[in-house]
Amino acid sequence: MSDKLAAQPGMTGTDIKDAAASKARLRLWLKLLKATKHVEAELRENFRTGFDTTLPRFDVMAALYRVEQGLKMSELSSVLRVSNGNVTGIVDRLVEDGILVRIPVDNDRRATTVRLTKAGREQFEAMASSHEAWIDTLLDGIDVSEVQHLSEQLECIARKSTKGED
Amino acid sequence: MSDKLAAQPGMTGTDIKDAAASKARLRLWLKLLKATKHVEAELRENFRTGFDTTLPRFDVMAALYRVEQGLKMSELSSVLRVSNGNVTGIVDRLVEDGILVRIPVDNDRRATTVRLTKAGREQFEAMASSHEAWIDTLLDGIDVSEVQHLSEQLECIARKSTKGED
DNA sequence: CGAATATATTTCAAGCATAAAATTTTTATG
DNA sequence: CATAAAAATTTTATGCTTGAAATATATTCG
Repeated sequence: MSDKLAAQPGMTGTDIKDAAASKARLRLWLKLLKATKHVEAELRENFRTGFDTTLPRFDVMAALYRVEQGLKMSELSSVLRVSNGNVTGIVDRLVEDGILVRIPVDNDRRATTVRLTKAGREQFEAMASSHEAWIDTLLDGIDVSEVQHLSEQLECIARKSTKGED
Repeated sequence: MSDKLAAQPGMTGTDIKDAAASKARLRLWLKLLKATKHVEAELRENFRTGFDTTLPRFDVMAALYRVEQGLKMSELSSVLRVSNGNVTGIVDRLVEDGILVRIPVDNDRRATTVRLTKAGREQFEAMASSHEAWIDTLLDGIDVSEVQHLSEQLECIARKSTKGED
């Protein structure tokens, strides 16, 4: 195992400390991943059994609920941070189900705006209420007083990159 | 919007406090999700460009690296917490690539053990080293002194359920 | 104007993920 | 022993996800 970060015979005290920190971060990442996957799995199951829908569909609806006039496909994929092609498929299915409508954009025949229908807005409101309650249950082991601090740590993770700067 | 948790005219002081806590937890969840997705996206990109492989493949290899004699398919899906059918597909491809071998289990012709090949172990070691370094970079905004505390909070999230007990 | 370039979106191929049904083999029990 | 029940795995259907190629429309600038 040629691990550059594991403690090695020739390492200085600082190196060894860094290796330990590296292992600690790795364990932390695995726990972060485990916690997130767990919550996602619970949500997916609840959306499926309770509303016969999926998390990605809910995410699209949530993004559009906040912007009554709708969003262009590219804005939607940018807000949700998923690929354009992915959004196309999810939106296709939501349109089929009468939850979304596609509206042509004036002066640009390349673009389309997507908007929730009335039925879509109503369905979202029902789901959002349950969603908030599920999250409340799942995260209720977290001290509310901790939330601010925890949030800051997570914010800073979300900004790091493995390539250059930041 | 019939939100049971939002502050309502008729609510008591306690109800209003709970509604605020609920909103805070929802925001925290969104940040947790954002941070996790961000790290996953960086890792996926790095695995793709650096090793022409994927995170799920790495996860399977990591699970098998720890157990030299290999794991049964059901053990693998249980350790990784993914469905049986999913593991079948990923293992199929890893076997095609010479990274894994399937070994029949004595006295039970239903089961198969899956094990890393020598080439598989070597490839894993190279990738694991990079993986640890990537995580180290991505999480280096986190105080090592915080890690323990943060870990505990995450552990407790990972144990909650939306249905009964706990 | 007209060719090159840029932008918005969709299509495509491959892989990941689940739940449910099907298959094969083992174990239990009448 | 025979048949029912359980267990291990694979198969199937459906949907999410990406990155890359394709399509269509807009914009730029020589």
